[in-house]
This record gives sequence, structure tokens and C-alpha cells, in this order.
Amino acid sequence: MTQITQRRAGRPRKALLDRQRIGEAALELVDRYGDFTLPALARALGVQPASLYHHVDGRGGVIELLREQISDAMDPAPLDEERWDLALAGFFRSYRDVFAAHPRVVPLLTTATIRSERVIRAYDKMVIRLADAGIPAEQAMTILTVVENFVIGSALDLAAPEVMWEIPEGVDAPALAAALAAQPATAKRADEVFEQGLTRLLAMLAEEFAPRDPE
Amino acid sequence: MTQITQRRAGRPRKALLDRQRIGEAALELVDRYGDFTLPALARALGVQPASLYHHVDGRGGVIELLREQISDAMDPAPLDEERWDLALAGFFRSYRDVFAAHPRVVPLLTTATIRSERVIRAYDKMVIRLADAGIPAEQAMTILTVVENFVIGSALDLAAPEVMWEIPEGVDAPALAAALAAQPATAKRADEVFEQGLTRLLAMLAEEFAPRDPE
DNA sequence: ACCTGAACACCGTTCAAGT
DNA sequence: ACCTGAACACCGTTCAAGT
Repeated sequence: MTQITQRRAGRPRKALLDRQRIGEAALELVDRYGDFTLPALARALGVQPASLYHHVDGRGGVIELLREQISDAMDPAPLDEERWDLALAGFFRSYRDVFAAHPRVVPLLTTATIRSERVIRAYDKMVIRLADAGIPAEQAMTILTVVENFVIGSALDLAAPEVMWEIPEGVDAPALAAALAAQPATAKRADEVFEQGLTRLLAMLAEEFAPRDPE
Repeated sequence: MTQITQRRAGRPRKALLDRQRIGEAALELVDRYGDFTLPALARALGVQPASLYHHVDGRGGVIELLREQISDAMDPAPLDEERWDLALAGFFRSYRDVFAAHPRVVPLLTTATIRSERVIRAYDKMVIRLADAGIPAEQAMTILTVVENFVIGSALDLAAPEVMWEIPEGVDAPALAAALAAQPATAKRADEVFEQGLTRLLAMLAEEFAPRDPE
């Protein structure tokens, strides 16, 4: 006789939910199905959809939780790297690695305001590192945004469906077809694109703002 | 006495809808409200939601139409530019300009397969231009994707809400706050970030693959 | 404070009926 | 072929009732 815990009504002696558990469950759903609904999330947590509203502000609130899950997984340690360009590269690489682990979350996070403490601290530190390297505040955000835009774009590339290109009948594009065929497999390809772009962007920035001293 | 044309039932003598009109109306809705629903789209076109299904495959089909609207607005002319790096820069600039004119569409297009004839022809041409410049097919897609990822990221930056950063109480991030304050206004800022990033990426690529001949 | 169950408005989609 | 009107499943959200 399996004892199924029946919840009849009223407040439980100990809360069944908390924001952390909700966030984890939501991330799991998105990883698996590419999206989530409140009923599905509630089912995964063994509660009613309405219960979620005691902990988060509706669907939008759950998306906030997803953003927190992602932010918390980022690693700010590389920012202590001695060379500022390598520090930035290291942090953005970790940034992108987290997205790589959860590619299907990216499209859900493309529009919103950043309030994550961890992310804000990381950016604050990067601005400081840039200032130390002689880069003025007016340019700091531009530089960081250039790199970030590239990271976000690359993360979306990871979330993209397997077949990204579909040349319709009647349209001939032999050069493109050949180039597509010459590409490595998806996952490896995305990694390579990211690594090349990131390295190059930062090398370029380093060159422009802090040319390495001549021996 | 305004004569309101009442549609009672049955097939009209001349079709009320076509894909072009649906696409235009959808784009207008997204530009204005940031999203669309089939009922709202139908209302804007003066028909019933079910009528749309005679022309497009549901909501996903309308998103395809949005993509076509965007693709058709892109200008492939810059690809005939003499220098290949300037050709690519010109095309991607036009690519991004279209997104700049319709920033709120971008989040709707982040996941999907590219079938647009215009886009495919443009990429085909770019691969050819790269090949002419001595860049092998295996590397062509990597290069194009690096640049495209940056363009998409920048386009999303345009779609972002006015306040992108919100430093919560208790968290102090003085350097970041100062850098944010030193930024130019949103629209101009995004333009600047894009232009700098694009120019730098391509200059870098040009340097690496086809160093300009020494005078 | 925190959960349930019922209820509501709204959305995407299907389909028979009509020309 | 192309439109309507009715119908259905499903989703997000609210709220009174219960502890």
C-alpha cells in the first residue's frame, strides 16, 4: 500500500515550495522541452499552478528565476587574471559556457533588465580593470557591450535548431552549399566560432587600448 | 449613412487576404506592441482569426512572414563593393539597419531555420567573395557566423528595454554606475557599439586573411 | 503565510457550413 | 478556394476558503 500524501487544503506545516526549487525545476523543463508552462511547472513540483503565485510574480517571475539560475552559475574568478584582456576573455568564456550548458534558455532571456547581483559585481569589476588599463569610463560600456553582444549572439547560435539553413528548390547557391558542407558538426562548430570571435575581439581591443610594451 | 460591408458567410468573390497583407499587418503590430496575437492580427485585417489559416500555417506561419518582411528589406547591393571586407561590412550594416527599423521583431526571430531566398543568395555571394579573397570554404562559414552573431546580438541590444541595468539597493557597484552614467543615450549608443564592433571585426579579419599590400 | 479548487478571460487551432 | 461562426483544449491569473 503506497501512501500517497494527499494535500486537502490550507497552509502546510512546512512550505512545499521556495524560489530555489521553483527555479531549478523551471530550468530543467526548459532544458528538456525548450519552454515551460505554469501548469507543467506546478505538476513537476507536485503543487497546483496557483501555488506558484505565493513565491513568484507569475510567468515573468519564473523567467527572472531562470536568469538567476544562469547568473549564479557564472564564474567571476577569471576577473582576477593579471592581464585585463585575458580577465575579460575568461569571464565572458564562463558566461558563454553557462549558456552552452543551457542553450534553450537563451531565447527566453533576450529581453529584460539585468538586476542580478553577481552579474553587476562582475561588470563593476570589469569596468575597474578597464580603468586601470587606462580606458576611460565613457568607452568602458561600449567595449563591454560589443563583447557581450557577440556572446549573446553566439549563445543564440547554440540554441538554434540543428538545420539552420535550408536552401529551397529552384534556388541555387552552390558556393554556400559547399561552405555549409565543409563545416564541422554543430556543437563543435559553435564552440570554434565563439572561441575565434572572442579571442579576436579582445586581441583587437588590447591592441588598440594597451599595446603590449616592446620587449 | 456609412455603408458597412457585412460579410455574412461563404467565399468572397475576391480574396480578402493574401500573405503580403498579412505580413505587413503583423509587422505593424509587432512594431507597435512588441508582439502579436492571431485575434489582434485578424481584427487589424477585418477578418476572423480562422480566416488566417487559409493563407498561413498558424502563428508559426505568421512568424515566417515576419522573417520574409525583414529579409526583403535587406539590401544586397553592397556585396558588389570592390573590397571584400567592405562588401561584407556594407551588407551586414544593411542587415542590422533593417533590424534597427524593427527592433521588436528581433526576439521573435531568434530561433528558426533560414529559407529566405534573398538571404541565401546574399550568403552565397559572400562565400564567393571570400573564396576570391583566398579564404577556403571551411573557414568561410565560421567567419560569416562570427560576424552574424555579433549583428544579432547588437540587434537584440536595440530591442532591449530602456533601462537595461538596475543596480539593487545594498549592492554597490560605483565603477559600473559611473560607466553607465557616462554612456550616450540609448539609440545613439547602440549605433556606436555596432559600428565600432563591426568595423573592428572586419578590419581584423581583413588583416588576418588578406593583409593589405605594402604600398 | 501558503496551499487548494474553482473560476475567468484569452489564445491558438479545428471544422462544418456556406458561397 | 476562402470566409464565417461555433467549438475545444490549454494557458495565465485571480480569489475565496482553509489551515
